[in-house]
Amino acid sequence: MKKNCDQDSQLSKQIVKWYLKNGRSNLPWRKNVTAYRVWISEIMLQQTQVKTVIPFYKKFISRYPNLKALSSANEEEILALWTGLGFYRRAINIYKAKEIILSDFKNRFPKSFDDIVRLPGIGESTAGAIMSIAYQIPYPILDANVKRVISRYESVDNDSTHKSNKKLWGLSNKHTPRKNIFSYTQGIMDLGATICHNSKPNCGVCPLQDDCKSAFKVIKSKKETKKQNPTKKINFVLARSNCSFLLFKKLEESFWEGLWTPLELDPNHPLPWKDDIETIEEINIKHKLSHLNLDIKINIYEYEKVFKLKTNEKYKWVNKSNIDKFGMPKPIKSIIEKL
DNA sequence: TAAACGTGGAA
DNA sequence: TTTCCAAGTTT
Repeated sequence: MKKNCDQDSQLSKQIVKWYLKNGRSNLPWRKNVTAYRVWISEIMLQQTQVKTVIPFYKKFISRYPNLKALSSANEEEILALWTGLGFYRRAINIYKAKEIILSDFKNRFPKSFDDIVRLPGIGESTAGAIMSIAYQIPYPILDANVKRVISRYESVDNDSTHKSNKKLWGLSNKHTPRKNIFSYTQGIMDLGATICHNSKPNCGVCPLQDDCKSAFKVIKSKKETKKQNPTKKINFVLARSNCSFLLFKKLEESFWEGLWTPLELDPNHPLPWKDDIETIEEINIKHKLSHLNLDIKINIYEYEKVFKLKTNEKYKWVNKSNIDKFGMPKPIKSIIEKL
């Protein structure tokens, strides 16, 4: 994916110039740039807005400032830092990748695109971003910002089809400059995020306005089929004793896999532990995932003392003061914090 | 290859 | 309120 034209494109030059003056240079991952820090930020930023990522990034880097610090982490610790950020497979893939970096690369972040793109959780675009930003070796990227900026600039479809993505990869490659790759890569994303918005782009202040083929006319994406997500009813039972809560690690599920939640149990099914119930409280919440609408009911049972279970499932009594040490879905953590 | 994968910001 | 969708990758 290296460019082969003789000169950097006009678009790239305009973006570099704009970035140096108007870029968001105070983002935490743009300081002390290392491959490790770029990697963590790029993973967190996948399908996630900058504003959401910042506190998670700071917390993660503060706990694991470099590869050496991360190398001794276990999966649970990484998941715990991911709680609330979503797409938890990303955290598991960070764990897997650091194990590979330790075993295959002597705990040094790999330098070549081919090695980087083979790491779990890193695809074409993230690998390109790491090469361009951390090592300043030109590679194209294709995130939502680049797609939007380039599709408008060139007036081509941006409808998430295979055909359109392929076309956009080609154009991204064409516009990726040989000079100033750091500023270009950051700049095109900043431009997409701060000026070339999805709705109501601020074309009047855009550095590309003279050449942009879609200036002042927003290309609508054509997604006709907007089928609704199915709703799934979930019944949880949550045993509690003072400040300890009985949680189970979810396995082989279509959502929240690897996270700690109360036990999922059919409404008419008896409790799999002693049912000399002290008190009951029922909590109902609705929660949207990317592909499901969850209708959650949690029945809470209060016990004098914690007890052991006869079960093959992985469970723990987690004290409220320790919930930060476990990977948990946002709504479950919120409920326990309020109890 | 289309669907799976979380959460919250913004209009 | 609802709907869209964001620094994508994996299977």
